[in-house]
Amino acid sequence: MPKKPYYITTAIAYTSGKPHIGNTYEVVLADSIARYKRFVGYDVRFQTGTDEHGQKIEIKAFENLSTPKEFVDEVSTEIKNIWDLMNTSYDKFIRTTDEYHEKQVQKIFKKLYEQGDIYKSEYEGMYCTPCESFFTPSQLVDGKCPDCGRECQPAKEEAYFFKLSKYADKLIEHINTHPDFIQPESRKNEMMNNFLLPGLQDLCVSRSSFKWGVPVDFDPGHVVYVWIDALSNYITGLGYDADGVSDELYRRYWPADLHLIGKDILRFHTIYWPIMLMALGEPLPKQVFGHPWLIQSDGKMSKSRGNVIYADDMVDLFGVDAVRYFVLHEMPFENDGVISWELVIERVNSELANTLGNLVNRTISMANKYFDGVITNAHDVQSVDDELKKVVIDTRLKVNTCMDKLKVADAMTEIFALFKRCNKYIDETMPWALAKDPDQSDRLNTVLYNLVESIVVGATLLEPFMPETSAKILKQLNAEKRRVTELSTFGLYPSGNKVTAEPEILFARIDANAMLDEIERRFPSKVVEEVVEEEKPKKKERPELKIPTVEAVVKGEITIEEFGKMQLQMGEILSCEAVKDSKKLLCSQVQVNGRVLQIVSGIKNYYSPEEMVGKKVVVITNLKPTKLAGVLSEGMLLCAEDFEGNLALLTAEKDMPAGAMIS
RNA sequence: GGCGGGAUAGCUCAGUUGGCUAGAGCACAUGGUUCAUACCCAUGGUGUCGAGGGUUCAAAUCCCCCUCCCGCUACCA
Repeated sequence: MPKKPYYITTAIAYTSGKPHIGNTYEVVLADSIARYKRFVGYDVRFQTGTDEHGQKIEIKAFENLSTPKEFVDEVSTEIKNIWDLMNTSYDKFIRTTDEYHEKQVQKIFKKLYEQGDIYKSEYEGMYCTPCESFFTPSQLVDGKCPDCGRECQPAKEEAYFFKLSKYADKLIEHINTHPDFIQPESRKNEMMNNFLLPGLQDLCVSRSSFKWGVPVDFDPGHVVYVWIDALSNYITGLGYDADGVSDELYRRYWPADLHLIGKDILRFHTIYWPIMLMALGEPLPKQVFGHPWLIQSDGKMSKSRGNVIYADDMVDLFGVDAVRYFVLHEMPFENDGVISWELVIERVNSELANTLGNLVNRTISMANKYFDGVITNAHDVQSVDDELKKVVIDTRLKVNTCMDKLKVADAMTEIFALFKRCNKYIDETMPWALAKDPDQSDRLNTVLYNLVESIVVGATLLEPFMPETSAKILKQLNAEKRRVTELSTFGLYPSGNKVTAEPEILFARIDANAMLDEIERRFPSKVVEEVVEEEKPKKKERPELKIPTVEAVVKGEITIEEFGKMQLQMGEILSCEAVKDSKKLLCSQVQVNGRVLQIVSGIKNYYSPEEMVGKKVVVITNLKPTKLAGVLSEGMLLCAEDFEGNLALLTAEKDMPAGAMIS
C-alpha cells in the first residue's frame, strides 16, 4: 500500500539575527511531529527555511557594513546550523532569496494582478498627511480621512493592493466548516471577531520605500510585500508554478497537512495566506497551529540585558536531547511555557538522569551482574508482570492519541510514565532478592527480560522526540528499533541477546550550584543596575520570528514654509498620570512659556507617570486640540520609534528652558 | 473601548454532559529498599475550588454580579 503524504512546515525564520531558544523550539516541535508521522507510516515532507527580505534587513545589513545579500547569507547559514545542531530532520530548507522562489513570487504577483485581485492604487486625495496613513477608496468617509476627518492629499507613493474582501465570505465559510483549521481553537475567535466579521480591509502588498525585496517585474521601483513573498514559500518550495506547470512534488504534497507557526503570526496564515491561495485557485492547508511561546519568567534573563538563552549554548551545557526534551515537554498546548536555567537543570536531573538514565543503567548492571549480560526469556510469569505489560502495550495508543491532537508534551509524559512503571516493576519484583536464591533463576531471567523488552518499546516511542537517546538506549540493549506494527506485541526482544558490558551514562546528574556558577561565568548577567525598576511598565519579550515590521513611509517633499507652520518647542512636564480606561495613554501637564498644555500620549508602556515628571521634551504646540479616550489633548510629545515599536521621547542635547523654540 | 479566555494544594496545572471522602506532577515530610547516576518504591497533608448571590436533592462544574489576570483588537496628534 502506498504511503500517504504528510506535508508539515514551520514558519520561515526571519534573518534579522540569531534565533534564540524560543524560536528554535518551533523547529524542534515540527521535527518531533515529522519524525512521529514517518514512524507511523506517512510519506513525510518537512520544510523549513529563512525569510530574508524587508526593510529591517536592509537596515541591519547597512549597520553591519555589508550588503543585504551578504548579511542574509551569513544569518541564514547560522540558522541552518542551529537547526542541524538540534538534529532536526527537515527535507527542505528554503530561502526566500532562492532564485526559483523569487521568480515564482513575481509570477504569483503578476497573476493576481492580471486577474484583478491585486490593483494599483492611484492615491489621489487618499493620503492623510497628519495621520501618515494611506487609505483605499472604500475606507474613506465622505472622501475624507476616516480617522481625523480631514482632507486627504494626493501622495507621491503608489502601491498595489490586494482585494481581500472579495474572498472574505468564502474564508468565513471555510473556517466554519473546518473546525480544525485554526488551532488552538481560541485563536479562531480572535481571527473571526477582529478581522473577518468586522470586514476585511484591502491589504497593501507592495513597497517602494526600500529596495530589498522581490521586485515587481512589471513595475520597477516596487517590491513585493514581505508577507506575500514569505507565505509563498510553502508552495514554491514544492515547485509550484503559477503558470500551471508545477512539479510532481507539488501535486503530491499540497495542500499542506500542517503549518506550524508562532501564535503571533496566525493572522497572516489564517487570513492572508488562505485568501492568496483561493485567488490562485489552489486548495487551502488543512491545519494551522499557532503554538505558544517559551518565555523567561522572572525577567532575570532578557534580551535587553544581553543574556538571552540560545539553543547552541544550551546544547553545549546539556546536550541536544536534553534541550529537545525540555522545550518539547515544558511547552503546554495553549499557554506559554517558562524557561530558566534552574528549570532545565531540575528537569534534566529528575526526569532524564533519575527516571530514564538510571533505569537503563540499573537494568543493564543487573543483567551483567547476574547473567553476564545475557537476556533470556525463561517464561516464568507471575501476575505482577501483567500490569507492566499492559502499560507498555497501551502507551503506543496513548501517544498516538496525544500526537493526533498535537499534544506533544503530553505524549512525552506518557512515554515517561512507561519508564516510571519499569522502575516500579523493579521494586515489585526485587531482582536482587531473586538473585540470592538459585531456584529463582528462571524468574530472575524473566524479570530482566520483561524490563529490557519494556525499555526497547519505550526507546522506540521516544525516537521522534529524543532520537539520539533512543538510539543510544537501543544500542546498549543490543536491540533494533521496533516498527510501529510490532508495538502491540510484548516479547519480541530476541531471547539470548546480550546487552552491553559497559553501560554508558545517558544523562549525568547535574550539580545545580556548580552548573549555575558555570553559567554565570559564561553568561554573566548584567544585573542589578535596575533595582528601582519595580513599577516600571515592562515590555514582554517576544520571539523575533517573523514579527511584521512597519516600513517607514517616504513622504513627499515639503518647503521650508511648510515646515515653518509647525510650532516646535521645548516643554517641561510638570505632572503626569495614566489615563483611566486606557492601556497605553499618559496625560501630561506640559509647561511651555507661560502656558501649560495638557497632552495625551500613547507611551504608557515605555514611561511611568513618575519618571515623566521633570523631563524636558520636544512638543508640537500648535496642533489642533483633540480628544483621546475622552481626554483633551492640546499638542504632541515627539518620539522616536524603532522596529519593535519601542518609543523614546526626544529631548535637547543641552539643557534648554521650557518654551525654547525649535527650528 | 470591543471580542475572547482565565482565577483549583507552596509551584505548574487536570477536572469530560452538575453526582460518591476535589485529583496529577514537582517540591516538602516520613517509611522501605540497595540492582542503580545519594537512585528507586510506598505513604502523607492543608485546598473558604478568586469574592458575593441564585437555580438544584446535589455546583469547582449552570445563571447573575463584583474583583483581579491574560490574549487579540482599536486608540496612542
